[in-house]
Amino acid sequence: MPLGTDYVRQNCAIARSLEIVGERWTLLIIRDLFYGLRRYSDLRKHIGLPPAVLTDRLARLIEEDVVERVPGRGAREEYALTTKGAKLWPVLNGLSQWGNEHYVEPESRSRLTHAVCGAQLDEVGGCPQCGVTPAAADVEIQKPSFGTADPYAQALRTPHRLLEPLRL
Amino acid sequence: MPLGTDYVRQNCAIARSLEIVGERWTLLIIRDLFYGLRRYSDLRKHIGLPPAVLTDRLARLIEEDVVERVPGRGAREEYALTTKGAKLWPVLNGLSQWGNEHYVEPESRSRLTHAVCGAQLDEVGGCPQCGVTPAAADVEIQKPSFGTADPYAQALRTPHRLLEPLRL
DNA sequence: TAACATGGTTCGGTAGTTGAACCGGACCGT
DNA sequence: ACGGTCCGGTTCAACTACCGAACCATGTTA
Repeated sequence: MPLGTDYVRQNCAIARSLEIVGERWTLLIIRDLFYGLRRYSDLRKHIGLPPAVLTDRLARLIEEDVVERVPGRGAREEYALTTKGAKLWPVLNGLSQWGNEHYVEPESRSRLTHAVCGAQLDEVGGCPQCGVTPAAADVEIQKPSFGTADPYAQALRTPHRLLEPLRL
Repeated sequence: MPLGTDYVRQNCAIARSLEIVGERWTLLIIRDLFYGLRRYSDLRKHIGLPPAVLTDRLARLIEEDVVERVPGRGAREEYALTTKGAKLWPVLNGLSQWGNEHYVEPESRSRLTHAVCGAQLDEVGGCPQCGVTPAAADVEIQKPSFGTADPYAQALRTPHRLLEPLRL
């Protein structure tokens, strides 16, 4: 648990959040859970982190009620975001927008649409047509990817609702 | 530089962003720059991190054009967010909202208002009155704090425009 | 001119991360 | 029923980053 609980951090909401999700790898795990990955091995292969770290991070997130274990296919357990965890969507969207704008060529940027009306979301995740900011569960993502053999990237080439389990 | 540039991270905007701002302390530094802190010693005292780490993080952020050195009072250099850095505001706001909702008592939560019209911003940083999402420079913050001697916390008790230098 | 603040650098000890190896149980094909 | 493979981890040594304290040159203030 590298992020110590100093007195300084006590009264700042940002610092409190970072104590939970600010460790290395944690936000990438949460990103993948938004994308619909749910199994330990899928997270491990997609993110490419040491298994001990994945185990540690998942335990911490479960302890903080950001992630929960849910029954999956064939009596196998899976990991999913809780409602509390799903509320981190604006953070992930913000990082995605910023990274897209400054580090990703336009044709490779992911596109987000409002699953209810089909309109494309603006840069802060709002639906210009409905005038609301949809929750993650009502957002559909489509991530272009060229010439990769990565099955996870391939699965996200077709539009996919966030949080919905991603079957490969 | 702990966050390695793996092939996996190449095509994901979130991973790219986290390579820049995902290291320990970095987002707290950026938070303080939004609040108006600008001097090395202020950052150091407020955040409470080892000076070598602060030096390292600032160098990295300058290299990535997130932060720049600007002339301050008395021929002394200060650190400030660039326009690219200021675009990280939705990320910070997202972390702040999530932390407030889950870890901070309502009376201690920071309040954000649209500096142009004075209306209180909604949870995604939009102005319900103007119908726009103001940039950080048009947001005014007011952070309650009770019974602390911390001069930085005290300075933020009165409304203060983000990015504006904070004089103690 | 002495004292102090600033903006760092240096250094040894410690804590977190990494990558590889390993392992029991579940599942699968035959 | 059997062997092989995948799954979900655990263990361990080597490495790297971080921490906290000490130090220091350069202003700045009294």
